[in-house]
Amino acid sequence: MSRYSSSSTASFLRLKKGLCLIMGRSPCCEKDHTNKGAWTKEEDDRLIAYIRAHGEGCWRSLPKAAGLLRCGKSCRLRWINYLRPDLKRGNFTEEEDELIIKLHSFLGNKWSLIAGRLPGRTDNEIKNYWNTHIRRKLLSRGIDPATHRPLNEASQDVTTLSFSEAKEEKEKLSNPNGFIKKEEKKIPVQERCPDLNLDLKISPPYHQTTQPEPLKTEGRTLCFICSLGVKNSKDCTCSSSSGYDFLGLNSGLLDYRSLEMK
DNA sequence: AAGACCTTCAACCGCACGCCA
DNA sequence: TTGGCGTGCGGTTGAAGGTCT
Repeated sequence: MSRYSSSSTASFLRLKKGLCLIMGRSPCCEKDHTNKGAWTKEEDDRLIAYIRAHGEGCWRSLPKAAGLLRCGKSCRLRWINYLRPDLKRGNFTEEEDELIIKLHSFLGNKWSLIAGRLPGRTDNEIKNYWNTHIRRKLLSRGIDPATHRPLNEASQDVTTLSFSEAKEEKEKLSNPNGFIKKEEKKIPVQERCPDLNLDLKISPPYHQTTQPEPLKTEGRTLCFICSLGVKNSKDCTCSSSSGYDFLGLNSGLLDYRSLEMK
């Protein structure tokens, strides 16, 4: 993980964590006495039965109460991502694909917010789907999945520094027919100058030039930006200036799950 | 047929954050 | 105001199954 902006912050957090442990903060679970890995049918059944009887919540005490040798977090994740009855199983539709792309272009990797807009889908599911399908789909369209800008445009006015991509670049450059070996096998690769990649991107904020269709709610027109809860955005195309409706809380556009779960 | 390689996705890990005493 | 606790979130891992050579 690379959330720290500096090593001093990291050491501070390590110190804080150490102090927490010294001062008696209990770990999230007793790792010695918990199962890990794939869930069995019996464990699933126990979890479902317990939640049906007692409802969600208090995940920390749930495993013991339900007779499960699992950590509370693990139970929560299993329920939310797999066992909940309102989950939509099966492939993503083309409409869902496009919605995810639009939402990601405004929200970035806020998977839970994106999931809140897709009934029956979980943040984990969307995150996985993004990494396995949509990223590739955007690349095949010549769009950078991180910035949602055309790849060639991004290479012109974005200073990109990345070690991971440098390896890919090396493969591309060593491939004489212009095709990448694995994921984008049949996708022609544009020749780019081998730059120094350090995964650090410096670029002006991107503003989508073509606005998505406005959302209509109870006689009022909400633009896509406002429906996402972005306040006073210059990209706002709402007919009313009081269109601020964070995640559709006022308009009722928000998927009920996000109210129930969060 | 078999091993290497690739893809998918469930599950884990660690940090952030809000609540409450 | 402070610190513990519970929960949520996003990044990462690894097992399993599929595909390629």
